[in-house]
Amino acid sequence: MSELAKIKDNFVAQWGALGSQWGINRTMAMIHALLLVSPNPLTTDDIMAELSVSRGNANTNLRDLVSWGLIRQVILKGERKDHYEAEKDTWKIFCIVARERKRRETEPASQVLKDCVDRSKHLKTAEAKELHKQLSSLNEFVTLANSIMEKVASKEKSSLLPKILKVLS
Amino acid sequence: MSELAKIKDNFVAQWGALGSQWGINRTMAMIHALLLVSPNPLTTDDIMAELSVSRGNANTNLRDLVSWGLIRQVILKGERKDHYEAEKDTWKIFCIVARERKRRETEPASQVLKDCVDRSKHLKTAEAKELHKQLSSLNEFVTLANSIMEKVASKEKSSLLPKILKVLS
DNA sequence: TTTAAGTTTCAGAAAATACTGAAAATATAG
DNA sequence: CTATATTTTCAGTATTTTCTGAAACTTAAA
Repeated sequence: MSELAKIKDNFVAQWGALGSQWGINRTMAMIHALLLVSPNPLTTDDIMAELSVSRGNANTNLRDLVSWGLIRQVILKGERKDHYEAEKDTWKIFCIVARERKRRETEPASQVLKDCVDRSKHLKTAEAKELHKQLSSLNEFVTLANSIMEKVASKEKSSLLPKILKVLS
Repeated sequence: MSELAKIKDNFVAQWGALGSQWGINRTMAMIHALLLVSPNPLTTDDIMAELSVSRGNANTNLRDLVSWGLIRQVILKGERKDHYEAEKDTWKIFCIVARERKRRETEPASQVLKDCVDRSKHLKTAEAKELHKQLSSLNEFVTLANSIMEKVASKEKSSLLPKILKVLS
């Protein structure tokens, strides 16, 4: 096995392990890594062979990755099988992940907080007011963070991060 | 059960469910939520009773929350049992979570990328150069994002977010 | 059509993760 | 020191998540 192939394999394996920490499953992370470092689009069978996973597993995770927007199907002329390639633009990858996290993590959290804030709004006891204040503060923050992420992730390109770094100094 | 108690219970249950999405376990999320809305510190037994979980489970998750810095032990005079209270300052909570995520998610990712970048540095083939470029770009981005988070989370208070929002508009 | 290639689904198996309960360890009071 | 209260640990169990493999389904060539 060439040095290059070794490095790729290592990357794919390690990225898969990281996926777990992140809360996305190992296979999905590995497929994403594999396509990220593949110079050409791969078929389901390529992926099954490369990662030693079943067809069902490969298929499910490919569809999930497509639905995230992290990879896309490509049609190669004269080929029956579907091929897949990864989005390779770092900034776009970031935007996709940021949006997905917002959708799956912070928006539901904000919704829960908002519900509780509304339900405690009319209560008069000191303890209830305390609760209301606490949850309002959390929600206000989450909402603000959400809107920042949304704006950041809607930019076409990140000329932005260096500017933010400047505001911070 | 009072309306207030219902709201709290609902918050605790929903926050626990959200925890799963987030990759932190249900019990840990529920204990954190419970302490966040509790006006006074609680003992392990209080928590076991309130959430119907075992002593082992409560103990383990309390220790984890303490190690994150999201809750702390407090000593009440004349009491033998340990009591726990949550950090209630929203900005501090955010800083803790941001640091922990950086430590557990982005730093390991950056390390993996850096390794692969280094190992592919000396290779000469076109494909190897492509790999090197791709992974370098990812790592550069992750590193920048990391340093932004570090700076944001090291501020004493968030007078910051509104400023960032301004840069974005 | 019919036939074969390719894709999707899903029930059951395997693996990973979280939880319980009780024993061991530690701390405090008397 | 002894007795008792409290905390911690951990082996075994339960639950959740992920994966496999084969059958059902879809598509397109012949």
